[in-house]
This record gives sequence, structure tokens and C-alpha cells, in this order.
Amino acid sequence: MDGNAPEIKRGRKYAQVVAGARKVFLAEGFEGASVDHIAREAGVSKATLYSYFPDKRILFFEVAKEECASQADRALQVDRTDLPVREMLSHMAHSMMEFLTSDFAQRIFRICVAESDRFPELGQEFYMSGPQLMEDRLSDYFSHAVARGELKIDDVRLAAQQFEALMKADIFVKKVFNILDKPEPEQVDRVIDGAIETFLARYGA
Amino acid sequence: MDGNAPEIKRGRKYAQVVAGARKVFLAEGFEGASVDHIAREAGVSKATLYSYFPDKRILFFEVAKEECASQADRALQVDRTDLPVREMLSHMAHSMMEFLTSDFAQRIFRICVAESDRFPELGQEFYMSGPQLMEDRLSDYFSHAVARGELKIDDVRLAAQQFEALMKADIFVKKVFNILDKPEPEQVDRVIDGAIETFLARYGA
DNA sequence: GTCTGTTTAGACCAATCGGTTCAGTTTCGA
DNA sequence: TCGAAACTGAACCGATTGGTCTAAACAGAC
Repeated sequence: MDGNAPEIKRGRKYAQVVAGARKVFLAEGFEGASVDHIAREAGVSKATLYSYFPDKRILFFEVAKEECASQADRALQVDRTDLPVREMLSHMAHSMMEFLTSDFAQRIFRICVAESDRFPELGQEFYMSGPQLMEDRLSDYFSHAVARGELKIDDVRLAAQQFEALMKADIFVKKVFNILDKPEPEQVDRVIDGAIETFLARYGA
Repeated sequence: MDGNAPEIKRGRKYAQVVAGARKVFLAEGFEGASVDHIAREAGVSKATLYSYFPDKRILFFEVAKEECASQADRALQVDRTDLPVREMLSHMAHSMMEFLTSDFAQRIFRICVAESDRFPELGQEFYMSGPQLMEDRLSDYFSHAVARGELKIDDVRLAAQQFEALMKADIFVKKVFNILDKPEPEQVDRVIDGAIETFLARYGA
């Protein structure tokens, strides 16, 4: 994590500042969050804040980057390779679904989409630690499953992207656009079971 | 809620105002667009603008709503029911893909995602005239195809959602997060052909 | 030509913003 | 205990914002 940032001076209250910024940015977005508000929330003077970060954009970028990185950790670990494929897929999908529909993930997603025009690097950072990471892990698992003869896949990356897309169908989009508040368990099961069924129809051994 | 807006007075230069607002909002987003800029772009005085729209939010909402509605028309028409299923799916997917990856659609998507916190109705409007519309049209087509014995589908809506998700896999997400500028034709073919293959593996007759 | 409603340019307002400055206080290692 | 570095709080700045107001110019129907 500690790739030393190029021009960011760290001081005693560095963590406080970032924590405060995290809270306010997450709640208000980039434009919506005022520096005064952040400083107040962080329990720190504005002068201190500006002694760490040359300007607001860099503070935001730092927060967003940390957030994207931590997202990677919160995402599921795929370890239970002993399970049958069907159960394994179900387990991964449910785990991912829970994260993706959380208010936290939704807020990050929203902000990254919104600000990735202003900060192209931010969008890329998010993609790498979000969808790309998921794709990598799925690819790994699929490769092993293919080697064990449990799946038959020609293009592993495409298969991973497809499964990712299938399990997000309906619910994720509806959440993003406020059509859905909290998805019902049976609704989740319908989408995930459907995703697995379709996926295995093509790639099942 | 259809028809004439409740409190919006229309005057001679109404169309100009909306056109100017459309241009600036699309380019700058809600916060980024200043009312002065919009008025200048529309070739209209700020007083005139405010005589039509009580405030900026309502102007934005009006523009966004019109934009969502027109999006519906730009989206593909599904008429060629004579084609074989595989060609039909390919035709629809390519048509949708071209629209979805256009700068225009991307900008609208970005704005709707970003502002659907501030304007929940906006997100819903977008969903209805975007993903939902697509789902409806696909559902219609699938139903007929099932009736003709060309497809075997138990849950038509889920199948539509799945096809929509499959054809957007990889490319759409990468476009949103600035990983991809303009997708290569062979990349598009790979995703779409893969989507059709997977879809038909499950639902083909 | 007159009359009525629309439109105009721009001055104006209060609020807020990001960012700076500085004199004074706190912290903490040596 | 001393002194440098970190931190504070608030005043301050220039720019920009959404929104109002006014007095004059303009439009089209009669």
C-alpha cells in the first residue's frame, strides 16, 4: 500500500485528514464536498490539510485510490476449490452480489463513473481493482477447473467476463438507478441460479 | 406523468433554451454547467431562461428527460423477424453496441449515474427508456421466437436481461472507465459472437 | 400606429468556493 | 528544559455561483 506518493508530505494527523475526506467525499462526491467541511469532519485545520495536499483534486484522488485498493480486499477470496463447480459458482456469485449491492460499493461506483471524465486515471484505477480483479480471480479458477476437466472453456477471459455480466444482470443496474432498494433473496437467487444455468449450458463438462 | 410540465411557462425561445442547456449539460454535467454559460450558448438572456424554468435543477431535469425519451427512438427497431435467430441476435447486438459505445450514450449514462442520487426520478426515467425498453423489445422478440419453436425459454424476462448483460460484457464497462476508446471490430465480434453462443447454448431449440 | 407581452443586457446580490497567510499554541524528541 | 516542527483558528482573498431586478428594446396581432 505504501507506495510513497510523489509530493505528499505526511504529518501527525495524516490519517485523520484522509479519514475525514473519505467520509465527506463518499457522502457528497467531489464537487459536493467542500474543503471546509472535510477539515471540520477530520478535526483538523484547513492549513494542516493544505500542508499535506497541494489541492483538493489530489486529496480526492488519494482517497479514491485507497478506497479502490481496499475494495480488492473486501471482495471475496476464492479458496474453496474443493467444492463442486455449481456450488462454487453460487458461492462466489452470492458473495460478490452482497458486496456489489452494498451502499458502500454503490457510492464508490457512482463517484468513479461520475468523476472518471475529470480524472481518467481514477476510472482506470477503479476498473483494475474492481472488475479486472474479479475477472482475474474467475479466470484463475476457471483455468484450474478446466484442467481438472470440470469445465470446457476455449476463451477463459471471455468466460469470466460473461459470468461476471450474467450475475450482475437486472439487480445491479436496478440498484444503480434507484429502481430497487434492497433486492429480495428470492430475486437474487433467481438471477444467480439463472446465471449459473446459462453459464454451465455453454461451458459445463 | 406525461404531457405538459406542471409549472413551466413556454415562450418564443423555449426551444433555444433547451437546446443550449442540452449542449452544456451534456458537456459539463450538472454542477459543471453554469447558468450563464447555458444562457450564452442558447443565445438568450438569463432573465428569459429563468422566466421559463424556476431554477437550474428543473431545467436540467427537463433536458435529461427529453434526452432519455429520444434515446428510445435512436435505439434499434426490431422488425426483421424473418431472419434466423442467430442472425437476428447478431443484428440487434451490433446495433445496440454501436449506440451504447457512442460518446453520446456514454455521456448520458455517466450523468444519469452521477445525478441519480440528487434526482432519483432521473435515474428511474433513464432506466425506463434505456435498459427497460431494451428488455421489453427483447422479451417481445423472444416470446414470438418461442411460439415459433425457434427458442426454448422458460423465463423470458430473465433471458432478455441475460442477453443484454452478455452483449455488454467487457466492452461497455471498459468504455465507461476509460480503459477503451474505440473498440476494435474484431473485439466487438468476439464479445457478441460469444454472447450469442452462450445464449443459444442455454436457450437454443 | 398602438398595445401587450416577451426578450434583452447587464448591474447587482448574497453565498460559497478553493486556497493563502500569519501570529500564536501544541507536540515531542533530544 | 529547550527548540524546531507541526498544528491551529480565523481572517482574508479573488473568483464564481445561482438567482433577482430594472429600464429599455422588440415582437406580433389588431
